[in-house]
Amino acid sequence: MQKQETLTKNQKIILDLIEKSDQPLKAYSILFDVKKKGINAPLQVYRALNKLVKIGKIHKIESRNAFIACKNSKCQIAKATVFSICESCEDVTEIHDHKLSEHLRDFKDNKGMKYNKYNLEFFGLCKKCV
Amino acid sequence: MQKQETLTKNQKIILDLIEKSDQPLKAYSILFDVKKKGINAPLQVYRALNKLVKIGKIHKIESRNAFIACKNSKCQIAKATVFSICESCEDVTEIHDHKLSEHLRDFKDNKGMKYNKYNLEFFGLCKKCV
DNA sequence: TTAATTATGTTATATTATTACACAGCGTTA
DNA sequence: TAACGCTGTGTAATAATATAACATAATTAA
Repeated sequence: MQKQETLTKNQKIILDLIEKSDQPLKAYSILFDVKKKGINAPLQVYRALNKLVKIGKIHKIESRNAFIACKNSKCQIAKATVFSICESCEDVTEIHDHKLSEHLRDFKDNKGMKYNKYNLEFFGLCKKCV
Repeated sequence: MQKQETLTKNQKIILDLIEKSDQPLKAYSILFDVKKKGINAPLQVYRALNKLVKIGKIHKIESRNAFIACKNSKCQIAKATVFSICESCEDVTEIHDHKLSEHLRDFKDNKGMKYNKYNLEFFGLCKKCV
């Protein structure tokens, strides 16, 4: 049984904001939005973001430097993320594909490296933008 | 037959430097190193990097904001990259695994999105660091 | 040989992220 | 209960990453 994390005030404020958006948010846009709630400095935002990433509540879209909520309630997948990104409208969707996950989880390279995490980003054009 | 790109002076200088390193280099460390060759400004470095990424001579390691040379002479894989990253020593290796590439190339999500590119980063501990 | 495209050099600035310091709250444990 | 470790807070300063805007030159295509 995984310990249920209790979030602090700052962490809750920032998680709420990210969960309300279905698209990734950037750190400084988050900062702008939470100033009215008393969060004034970048570091306060980054600290909360780092924690939320760590516990799997949000994911970082590395190629965009932005953060999106994890829709998977179980959050075991914090360490195994797959996203699709539209290069035109920048729409980002988290992908859960059992077969793909299995394939990635089971992947072994020829160097004997032990993987505990991966991040996969697919790029293309979404239906609307084709 | 793919057109063989002719690189400009700046592009060559920067590609040379990156190819001499077997590990990813960061933009400002590149800038520092090429100052003696007359490249003085970040933008000159970023412009060359962007071009080299575009033509597949180098890849960006998104989670590290760093650039590594593509070892694959054919460079068709600029748009389909897989890396392993050691979270302890930060060693980065490009992975070419036929089965994995096939799987990723053929991946279809359930939203009808057309992918033309992907980037996969595996994280863990390399043999030395385990 | 004009026009379009791509690259250059430079200055300034925007964006993303961390260091450093002082201190507060909480649970453990001795 | 006092000392300790751990995690979080608030603030200021600054580091690291990346792009905008402008003028100009070189290269390629029509």
